[in-house]
Amino acid sequence: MAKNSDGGRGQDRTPERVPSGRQKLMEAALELAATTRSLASLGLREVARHAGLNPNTFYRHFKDFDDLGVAMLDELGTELRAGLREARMRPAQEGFKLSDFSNPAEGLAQAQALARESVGLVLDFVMDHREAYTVGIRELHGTSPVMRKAMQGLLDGIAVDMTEDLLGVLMLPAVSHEELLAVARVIVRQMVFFSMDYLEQPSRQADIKREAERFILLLFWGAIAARAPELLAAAKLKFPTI
Amino acid sequence: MAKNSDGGRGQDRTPERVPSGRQKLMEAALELAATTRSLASLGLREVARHAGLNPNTFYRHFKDFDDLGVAMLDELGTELRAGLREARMRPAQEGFKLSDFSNPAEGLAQAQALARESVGLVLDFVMDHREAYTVGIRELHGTSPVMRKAMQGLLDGIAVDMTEDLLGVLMLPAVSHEELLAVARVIVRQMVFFSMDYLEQPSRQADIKREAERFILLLFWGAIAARAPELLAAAKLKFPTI
DNA sequence: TGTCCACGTAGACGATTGTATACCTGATGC
DNA sequence: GCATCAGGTATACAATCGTCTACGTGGACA
Repeated sequence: MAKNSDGGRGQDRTPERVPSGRQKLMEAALELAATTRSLASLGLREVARHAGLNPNTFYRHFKDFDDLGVAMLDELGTELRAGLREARMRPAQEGFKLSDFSNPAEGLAQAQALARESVGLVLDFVMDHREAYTVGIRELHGTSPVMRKAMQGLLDGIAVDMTEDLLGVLMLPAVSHEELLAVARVIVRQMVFFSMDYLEQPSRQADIKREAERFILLLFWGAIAARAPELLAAAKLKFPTI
Repeated sequence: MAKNSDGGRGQDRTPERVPSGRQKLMEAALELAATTRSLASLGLREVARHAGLNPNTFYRHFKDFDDLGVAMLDELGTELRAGLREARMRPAQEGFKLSDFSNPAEGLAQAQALARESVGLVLDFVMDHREAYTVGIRELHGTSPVMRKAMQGLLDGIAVDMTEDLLGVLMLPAVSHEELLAVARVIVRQMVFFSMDYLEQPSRQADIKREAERFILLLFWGAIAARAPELLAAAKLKFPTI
């Protein structure tokens, strides 16, 4: 009775091939929200119409637009998070080794390559899921407290993943776990803006990519400089220019 | 004919004391948008009702909600920008001097004090204009291209101001104007998130303030480390812990 | 004194909205 | 073989919406 929003039963049961109503509604909502307006301000009838369904069908699957939004975010959010983790693991298996900063020049060069790889990864994902990204960020600062919390949770989760992965690959000297997490959260949030620019200014994509890399390196440089500045003197020449 | 949105004539002409319709509408829209929904999804009648005016009065002053939004942003945006500039000038007159980094320890300490002052400034402003800030950030990633551009322009303008002011106060070694501008833009954008946290988590305000200061210092550390790492070795002890 | 004009009001229009009630259908379980 | 039920439909209703046309002010200005 109070238990609503039937948690995606349709997906569990069907072989997940047929678009089956619920999916149609989510896709319609995504398309409409990306091109027209915010999720919360979408019309129930509008979405149903765009999905080719009867308005009342909406109630069969969702009780709210918050409900629908959370469902969409669960789906795409876990996809993003898993994609990022997997892709972050890939270079570690291929060519990367644990980079010990006892050889600063080499370690920092690897850090740069890793930053470049990660930035490209995120921006590619954003390009591939333009609609979902647009809507998601809209909700990040949007009206619905439910969606805001959910989006913030997703971003924080990504930051936690990134921290763990980085701890496995990089061995930063004297940078604590908490410090690294704080840096990761800052990076994730900044990537929100870089991604926006990337989508909105296709002609500047190469520049934006470089700016994002540079920002990340700057943060790590700063973190290291605060703890072990002597390591940086040797690697000065390696820092990318402007 | 095509020239619409009469640019605030009502304000110019009246002694600016009487709330005079146009102002009432803007205030009503601000309150409703802050508590209810996005600007673009507001009802024309709803706003007029909340302002105690006839629905059609809206047309006398604005043609759009974009129109109203831009008017509000002009008003509050210039207030914010001027307030920040003025407040950034204040410490320079009182106690601060041009900090030459030829004496690194002292210069970095001053940079830290300046970062603390600036962060406090922004967060105070956000607290004082909670509604406007909330609505503005909503529009930053919102549906209306007009409002998005306007908000992005405001943030970039603040970044430009900050760059100029910093160039006048700090003398960073070997950090070019463009680099400093890029850093300023990143800081401004990150402050959007810090401000959100600050408003949404009153119990963590002190922590958030410190995190923001630390982030800014980290960036400057990084920028300096990339150019003149030898300067940092001497100042290592001054960096704030965690 | 007469005439604009900016500002605000009044009433009405068709369109669209969210939601309630009722009916249909195919699969599932006993 | 029959009941149950999730998924989808049809119809209807009051409420709200944006916008149109028309009218009423008070002050500015000639």
